[in-house]
Amino acid sequence: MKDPRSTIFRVFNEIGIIDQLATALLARRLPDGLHPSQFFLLGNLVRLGDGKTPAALTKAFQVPKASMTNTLMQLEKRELIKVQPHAEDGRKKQVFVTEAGRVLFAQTVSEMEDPINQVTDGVEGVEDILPVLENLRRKLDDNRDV
Amino acid sequence: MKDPRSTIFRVFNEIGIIDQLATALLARRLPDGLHPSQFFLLGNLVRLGDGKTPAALTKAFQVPKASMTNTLMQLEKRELIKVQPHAEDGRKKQVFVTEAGRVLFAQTVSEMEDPINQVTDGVEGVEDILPVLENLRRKLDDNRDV
DNA sequence: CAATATATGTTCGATATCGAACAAATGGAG
DNA sequence: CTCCATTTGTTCGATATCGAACATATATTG
Repeated sequence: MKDPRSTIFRVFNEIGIIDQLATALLARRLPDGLHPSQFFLLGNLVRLGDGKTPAALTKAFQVPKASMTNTLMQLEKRELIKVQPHAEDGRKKQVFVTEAGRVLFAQTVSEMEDPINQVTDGVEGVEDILPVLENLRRKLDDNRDV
Repeated sequence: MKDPRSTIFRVFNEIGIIDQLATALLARRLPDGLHPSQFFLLGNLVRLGDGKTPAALTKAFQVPKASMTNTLMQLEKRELIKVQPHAEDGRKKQVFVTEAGRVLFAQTVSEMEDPINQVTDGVEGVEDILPVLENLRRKLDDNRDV
């Protein structure tokens, strides 16, 4: 037990590994060809509401505009979302989830619950770390330009 | 403001965002052209010891063999590591960190400490979440095939 | 020892991601 | 209104990542 790195470095390291393993666990259960980034985006629109512009989504996910363009195109190709011109601002577009998109998302989440719970069952203190993670995320979020 | 998702889903969500923001924070300070995955690999070799085989590294990082081949080639092109045939097993190779690699890693870590601490300063409970994260990581690690 | 199975690493083709340049529309200053 | 900056989204070229096929070396089996 002699890890000379500071606590925050080690926390970031663990978080990186967990993210990779959890994403891999998720990816194995996604419908054929659906990439995790596409699933995350769909989930954001379903859970937090659609009608957002691509620019707003790039800010929410902190990805380059070009990446968002591609992810949106893939989801639209599958007819899980619909991208329309904005009614008032000719530069903007608006993203809406189709009925098929909502069904697919709900179904996938439901199929994922058991495996996730199985793998994470018995880990103590998961509830306690959530608020700390939220604070950490907010702090990083507020300092994106540092 | 209710989030109907289970705690573990929300934890994974926060972890995903934190990982993305922290990696972006890191990437901005890396030497020109050095990719985060290359830096992480270099750090693993420096901190935990070199001489490992590419196969062992694919297991440690849980990435496909093809990805590891590419990352190793990029690091070797910069002469930060040296990849040699294994002395006893003709199928294997061994990865060693060069002096330049050690210097670059130490230097980069040192330059990164201040910005990281600045951004994460004032977040309470970071020490407390580390053991929970370690447990969660271990649990996921032990169930990669689920 | 020969035949087969396994382990290791590379190559290949496809896709995701990214930064930079670009086009189109809006907003603001004069 | 005109000119210019800003915002928004796409296109383009380069790179990372990945699964699958492959070549090579070792291990195992009969």
